[in-house]
Amino acid sequence: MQSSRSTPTLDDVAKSAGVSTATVSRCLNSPKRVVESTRLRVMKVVEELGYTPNFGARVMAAKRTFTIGAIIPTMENAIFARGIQAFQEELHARGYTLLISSSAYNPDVEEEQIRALVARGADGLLLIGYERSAEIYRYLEHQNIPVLIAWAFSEQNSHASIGFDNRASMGELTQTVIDHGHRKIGIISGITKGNDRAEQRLEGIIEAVAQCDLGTKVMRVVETSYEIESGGDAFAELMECEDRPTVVMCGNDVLAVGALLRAQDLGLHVPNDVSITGFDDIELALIVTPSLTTVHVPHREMGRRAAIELVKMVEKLSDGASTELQSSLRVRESLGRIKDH
Amino acid sequence: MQSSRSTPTLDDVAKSAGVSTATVSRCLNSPKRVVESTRLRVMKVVEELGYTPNFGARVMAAKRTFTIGAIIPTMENAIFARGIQAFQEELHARGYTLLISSSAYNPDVEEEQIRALVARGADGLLLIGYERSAEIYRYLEHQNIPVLIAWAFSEQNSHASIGFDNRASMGELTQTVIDHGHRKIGIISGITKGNDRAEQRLEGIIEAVAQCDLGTKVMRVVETSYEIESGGDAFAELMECEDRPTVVMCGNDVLAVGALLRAQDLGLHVPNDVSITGFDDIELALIVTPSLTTVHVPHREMGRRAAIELVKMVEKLSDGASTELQSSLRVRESLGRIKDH
DNA sequence: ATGATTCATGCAAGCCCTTACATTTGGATT
DNA sequence: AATCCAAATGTAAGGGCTTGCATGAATCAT
Repeated sequence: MQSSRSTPTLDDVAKSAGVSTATVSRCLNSPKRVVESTRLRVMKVVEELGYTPNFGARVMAAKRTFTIGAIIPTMENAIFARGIQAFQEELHARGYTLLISSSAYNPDVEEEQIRALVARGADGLLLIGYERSAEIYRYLEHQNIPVLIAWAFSEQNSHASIGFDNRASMGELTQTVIDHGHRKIGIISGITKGNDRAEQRLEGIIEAVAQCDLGTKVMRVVETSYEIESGGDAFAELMECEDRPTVVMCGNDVLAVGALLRAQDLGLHVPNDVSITGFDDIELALIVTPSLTTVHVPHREMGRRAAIELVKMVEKLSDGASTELQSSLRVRESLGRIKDH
Repeated sequence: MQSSRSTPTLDDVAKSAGVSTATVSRCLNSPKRVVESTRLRVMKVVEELGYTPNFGARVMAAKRTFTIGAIIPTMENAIFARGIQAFQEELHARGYTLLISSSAYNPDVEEEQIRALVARGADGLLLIGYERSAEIYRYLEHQNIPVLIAWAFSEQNSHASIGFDNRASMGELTQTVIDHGHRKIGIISGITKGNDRAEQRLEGIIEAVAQCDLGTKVMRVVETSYEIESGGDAFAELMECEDRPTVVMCGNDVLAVGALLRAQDLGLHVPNDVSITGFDDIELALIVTPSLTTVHVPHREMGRRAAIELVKMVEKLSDGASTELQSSLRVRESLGRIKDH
């Protein structure tokens, strides 16, 4: 007898097809282990009954979900969108489903979501940046969940990661800025607390400045959240100083665009009155006028490779290799040259 | 005896604390049903062992996951980001976890992801727009999963939804365009196939034009994917005509920004040579120069309310009410006035 | 034709939790 | 001190699936 209202189970299918539950299960999971004729018969019944496996039961029995989780700090700006899209496409091609959560740059929320995703049976996790509590790393290890860190790469850190060296990239950009004759640098940084990428970018600037002995100095650093509006406010703050910087280097493109727009509001010409630089090379960087000097990051490539590596880890073909990708400078209109000083 | 390597189970905790599994379960799920002293003891063991409930087993036994799934067409541009962020925040406040998937505007992928999310125990689903196969709607009904449609509202449709009337909103914008003296309209629409929002926006323009008898006409419609680049290409195509439109109305802001940029490349001044309008009022609309005339949509409000309603549905306090939100025009620099004709 | 081997299928244990129901406990009431 | 009641806890029955092992049938080599 077939239960009328509730969703059909493996058992229902098995009975209706006149085989054992094991055979039905095998039809679904390893079709080659079943002879064609039975498989066809079973599949027909599956169709008719509209059977869908109960995931909870499946997870419990098989301990595999073919689900990968990713937690990104934000969806509100495009920083991660492209990379994650590529990540998803590659996973899809490999038969995995991606589930995404956004933490709004809040470490507590991120932690909750890590637990949620793990509890829901994620086979592996993609996380952004290294920095999080030792406790949660312990938890992940204990749960035996492969984790790949993206958007960051550092040789100091032993976690498997794919990304670029935020510090070095920003250092390179800074060098270029200095080469353009700038000696007074203002910085708008993302919140560094709990965000190693923001931190390293900031350090990258400071280091590069320290290493060059042309008398270049950092006038001031303002930390603020990654929003256009706050980028603008921070810019205004920097411009209030007596001794104005000739260039404002921003922790990412979103902040830089905020600065750019505010400059216009304030009647300052970029780059004649002040230069502005960003980081990430999101679409926006090319849309604004003047176009933004920034550091280009191979987002899609990173996403794609992350998927490949993480799947390998999940399938125990790798225990986590790290990959460093190369970023590259995009010098555009927003960076000007200082002639005399 | 306690298994040494694998993650601890309820049983391990129970044994170690000297109580039954039922008591441990109650400590975790309904603490008031357990006396304080035992609860403390149990929780201590939970801590020590680093116990986390097995989600699969829990789902199976309890049939509730406190997980909501959402499938959005894209993460690559900001259209959905803000609304989804608000949706997530509100869900979080109510104790639910949001899991997101992106379908890349592909109905087949969307369908797969619906199944994936349902299979993984989503208590309810947020979907964008009405249009999808009858089959998948049947599946959802069969599985008894509450579904709320967002970013769309139509009285014709019986599904619970929250959104605005895409057709009417676009009609209103069109009326304003006509009032500005425009008589020759070019249209860049999103792909209408499988996208009711794109379709209704297009219809909204065409209807409004038909209803006004000032001799206004639609010169040409170009359908293209929602990317800046394709918006630009479509714009170029429209500008090739003998009898050029005086205004190009776009299906969303992304297309409009593409058109705007291309206009600049082509040496056309906006709005003197040609006006451009968008839809959505994403951040970009205010960033570009000239600023974009568009239709503002209360994204955050929509996300928030969607969360409230969907949770009600999941908790059987509602069987799906629909809410219409009001959009509003934002007339900005990109729309000019035609004086003589 | 016979034994050896392979292949398709079935049997049933086990995965880990929740919860209805049964039992025990300890205090309040008489 | 006996009785009763509610609160606290225990017992055990699922829930739906996968998979190691067992079985039986079919194929092959000799």
